[in-house]
Amino acid sequence: MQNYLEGLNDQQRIAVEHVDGPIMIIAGAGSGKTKVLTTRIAHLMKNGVDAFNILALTFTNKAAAEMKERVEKALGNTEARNLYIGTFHSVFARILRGEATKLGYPHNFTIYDTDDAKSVIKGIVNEMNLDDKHYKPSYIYNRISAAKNSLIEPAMYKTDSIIQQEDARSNRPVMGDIYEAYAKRCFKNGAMDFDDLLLKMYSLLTHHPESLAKFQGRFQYILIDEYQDTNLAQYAIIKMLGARHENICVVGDDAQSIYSFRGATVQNILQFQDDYEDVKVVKLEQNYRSTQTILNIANNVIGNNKNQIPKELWTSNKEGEKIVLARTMTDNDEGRFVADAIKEQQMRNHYANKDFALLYRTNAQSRSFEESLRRMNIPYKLVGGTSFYQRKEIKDYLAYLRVIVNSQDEENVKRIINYPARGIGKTSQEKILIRANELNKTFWEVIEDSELSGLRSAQIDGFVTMIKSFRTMLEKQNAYDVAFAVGKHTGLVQELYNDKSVEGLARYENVQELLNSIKEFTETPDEEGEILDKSLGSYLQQITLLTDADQNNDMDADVVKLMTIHSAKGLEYPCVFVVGLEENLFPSAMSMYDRADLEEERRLFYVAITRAKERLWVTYANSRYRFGSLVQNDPSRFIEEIPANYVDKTFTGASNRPTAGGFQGMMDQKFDKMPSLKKLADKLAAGTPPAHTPSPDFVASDAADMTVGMKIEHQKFGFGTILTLEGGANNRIAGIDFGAGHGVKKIMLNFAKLKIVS
DNA sequence: GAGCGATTAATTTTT
DNA sequence: TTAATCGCTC
Repeated sequence: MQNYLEGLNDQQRIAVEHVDGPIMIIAGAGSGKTKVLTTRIAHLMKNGVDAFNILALTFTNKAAAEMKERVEKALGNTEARNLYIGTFHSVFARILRGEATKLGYPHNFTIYDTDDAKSVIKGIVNEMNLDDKHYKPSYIYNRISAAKNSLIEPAMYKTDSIIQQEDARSNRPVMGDIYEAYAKRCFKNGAMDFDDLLLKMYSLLTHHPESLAKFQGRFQYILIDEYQDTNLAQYAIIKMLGARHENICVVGDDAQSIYSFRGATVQNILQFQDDYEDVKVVKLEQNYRSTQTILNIANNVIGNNKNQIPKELWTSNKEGEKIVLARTMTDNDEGRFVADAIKEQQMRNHYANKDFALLYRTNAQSRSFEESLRRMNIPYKLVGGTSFYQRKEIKDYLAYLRVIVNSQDEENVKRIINYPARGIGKTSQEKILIRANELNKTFWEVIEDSELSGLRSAQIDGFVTMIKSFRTMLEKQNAYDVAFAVGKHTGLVQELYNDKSVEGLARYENVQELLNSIKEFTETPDEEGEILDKSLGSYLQQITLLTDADQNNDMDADVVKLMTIHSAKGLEYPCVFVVGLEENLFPSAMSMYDRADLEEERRLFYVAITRAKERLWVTYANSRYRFGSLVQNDPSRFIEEIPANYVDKTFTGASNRPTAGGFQGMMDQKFDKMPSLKKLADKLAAGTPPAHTPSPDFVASDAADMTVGMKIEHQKFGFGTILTLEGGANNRIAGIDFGAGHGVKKIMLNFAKLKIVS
């Protein structure tokens, strides 16, 4: 009867069977978290809770779909379909679609992705006659995003003294005005950005008590996965939604918190016990995924972080193979090494392509691996990166659809009004804009009415008529037919078809694929009892919220996967390559000078390691191409945190062999040692002294031996004298005078590599 | 108003 | 390296 409970360990079972009241599950990597969540939902339903009353928030839509499927299997019926389950963003988008008019938005509101948002910001910066070199759209976007994720609206932003000080210090005094204008513009456009989906959800619940009551009543049981990666807005919303029943179940692992750049704060999970009375706490500490070797390495690495909830992750799995640590000369060699290793493993241990994953810190690193895999005829798939929906041709096409659904959206109207070219150029558009601002009307309203615009133009009238005719079609025909007609009548498809270049062909195929996806969307049959919203508006809202992991529905295809570590969250593979373990890259150059940032990088490394079930490779290159020229990097500090007894070392490339090494090797070496004149000139111009070349016999000395007054050598800063020493055993910080070039620097002794000279 | 070539700026991570 | 922007010409 209750056989779905079988196969759970004691802790998992406790987590599943605790039905009422708040519960926090601290789930270590690979500890069967998904299993607990799905079994818990099944258990709730088995005990009389209606699926309609359960809200589950996951990290990807794919995870949500999987969860539904597993609950269905556990229960043997189709009730799970009625679960409210998805990512924060997609669930709230769905709710807001129903409630939008209460907030003054059209129910068909457009969702802006990051690019759309930045382009709106750029327009505002230009209108305000500000320098967009200083007021960079990406900077402004991040700042606004951070504000929204902390539930700070423009009015509050402009009066908060700390924020104002920050903006004054960075010399961006009108930042608040830009935020205000941006929020206004989005509203006028009938558009929400990603962060608005949270912010507006919050204001719906705060300002509309009847909505609050409705959803509090509806969501009697709330489950949240990856709770360590929630931000303040998400926290506040959950707190409100759950206040009536307090049946909140959060699952997370502070050691895997890797989204602080998005406003996520581990505080949410650390404080959960203070937020509610009688919180049940369960720790899942048995790892079912990895070998002992891999787990030991992971534990050792994460042990270097100071801030964490104490836990002991253990496994009864076998010891497994040593991991391979490989150094190569260049990033291209790294690519070759990985491809070779994959081929070798396939021959020797009969692994399939899909058993391998390649994890890197930044998307830009994929190139060398793609090349080498292609050369070896190993099929692979990139997960994430520039996504399908960010491509120009797709955005253009979607812009038409968005305008048909919501013509308030000035951003998208401007995108298509002259694409394909129909003789409505920059000057006409500017005239329309000025007119719109004068009359306080939207861009569309002005072009719709030639009396208003004062611009009698056959081209503009033609454009308006065309869009209107599509809108009429929408009333009688399905989303696919309308989309198809758009491609035909605008000449979009024809234009791409005529382009016979390789890229042109790819673009044409992409558009075909888009049409296919719309067709699939319209044709998915309604399941019993479930009325799906098949409108074009609903389609458009969905696709903007697809996560990277969602976009490959053929994740199970037999191919090697390439992705960032962030995208790999929650996934597991028998064989994992973690590549590019170099200072400035991993840890990223942006994160090295702040303890909290550095610890997040380490957690990221921890996440990467714990994706591996059986075999793990960690690789790094001596030098790699960046912006077209070869740059040298030191091995990552994280490499030293891997205990040597679990490691097989491999070196490839000529530089290891003492003398011979072939012509190429010598060239590489020379190239490494001699920075080009241009680079040297750039450095001098930037006021940075040229990098110090470490002595040939450079060996890092034990930090414990260092005392004030000692002469030391640093790999980058050169020779210096220790002036001060502070901090305890694990956190000793030395003040070191490096002389004219670098001056006095604070160096953390447990990270820096210093050689004692005298 | 459109199209071409030349300059230059950019790389964390994502909903 | 590549993508985006600028400025010039037709």
